[in-house]
Amino acid sequence: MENMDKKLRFVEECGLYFEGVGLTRIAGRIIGWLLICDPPHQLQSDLVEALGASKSSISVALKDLTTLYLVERFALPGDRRTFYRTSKDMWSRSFRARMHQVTDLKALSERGLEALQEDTPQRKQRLEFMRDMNAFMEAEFPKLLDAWDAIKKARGYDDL
Amino acid sequence: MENMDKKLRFVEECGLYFEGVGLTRIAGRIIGWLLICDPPHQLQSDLVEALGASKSSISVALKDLTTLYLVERFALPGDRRTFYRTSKDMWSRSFRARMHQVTDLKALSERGLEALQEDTPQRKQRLEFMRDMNAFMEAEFPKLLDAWDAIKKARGYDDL
DNA sequence: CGACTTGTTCGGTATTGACCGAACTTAAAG
DNA sequence: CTTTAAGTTCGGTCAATACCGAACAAGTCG
Repeated sequence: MENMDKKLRFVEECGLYFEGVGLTRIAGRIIGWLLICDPPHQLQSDLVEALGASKSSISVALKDLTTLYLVERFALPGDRRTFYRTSKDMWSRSFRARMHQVTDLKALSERGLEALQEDTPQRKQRLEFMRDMNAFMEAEFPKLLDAWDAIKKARGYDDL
Repeated sequence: MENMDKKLRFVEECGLYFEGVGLTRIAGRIIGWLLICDPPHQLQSDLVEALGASKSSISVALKDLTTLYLVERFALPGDRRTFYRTSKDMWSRSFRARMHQVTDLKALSERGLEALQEDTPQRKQRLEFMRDMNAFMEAEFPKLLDAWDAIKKARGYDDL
């Protein structure tokens, strides 16, 4: 295969990236590989071979990734084996997960304000600002996702 | 102080939250405390006492937090000691840091596409979609921050 | 000069968790 | 019923790192 070194480097970079945002390195490598492999659906044994990781690690990582809906199981007619591929909406999933952090932050600010009930308005300012900013983002960000969905359709990315 | 238990619980939740997004638990607790303390600026020794952590841990965590511009050093006239408080723009900093993840993903997709130069258009689709979606978010998200800045001014949050 | 205050750095410990290999399940094929 | 293939679970190991205490540095009072 051409550019195999570049492909493997890409896979490693995915490993590092996703490790940095809370997944394991192996899970990130799997995502990287599933983004560039041919065909786009792969067996566990394919991944074991391509990534040089153990069967057990691949198994666990795939379980995590499917639970997060980043990767989905896939079957071929007449084939009893299970394939895996990146899920169609993995990126909106990722963005929504990030947005959940914002929701958590807003909730956190509200818990903080409860604790400051008896205190001066002055003292509550920091948390009120935190709450309002996160509430704003929580309200506006989904609109961005909707806007992207529209563009996506317009560009014919539907069937990805 | 009223509701001290609730305040401490809030501090712990901040610790867990920020630990979950890449900081240390102590750094998260410091942020939590600095969000609710009175006065809003605190000495290292205040934090040591309030959080029950060691001097060294507080020192290191504060160094990290100031490097990230989430917390800033603060001085009082006639007082040679150094105080710390949450930085005015800590939340936009946080959002910008998150946006940087999007920039990284876009870059990653481009590196992947380089590796697929010799391959079929079909095979490039996954990465092209990844690139385009992240480019879209990278372009649109700053507008949200700008919009919030405007609202912030309108609400008189300027001087926070 | 001492004595104290404030803060940083360093070494060690202890926890966490990612990963692997091997044992164990399940089920299909011969 | 045995054999082979496919996948999960378990126990152990190894690496990373957060945190602490103690030693160290710098500066400020008496």
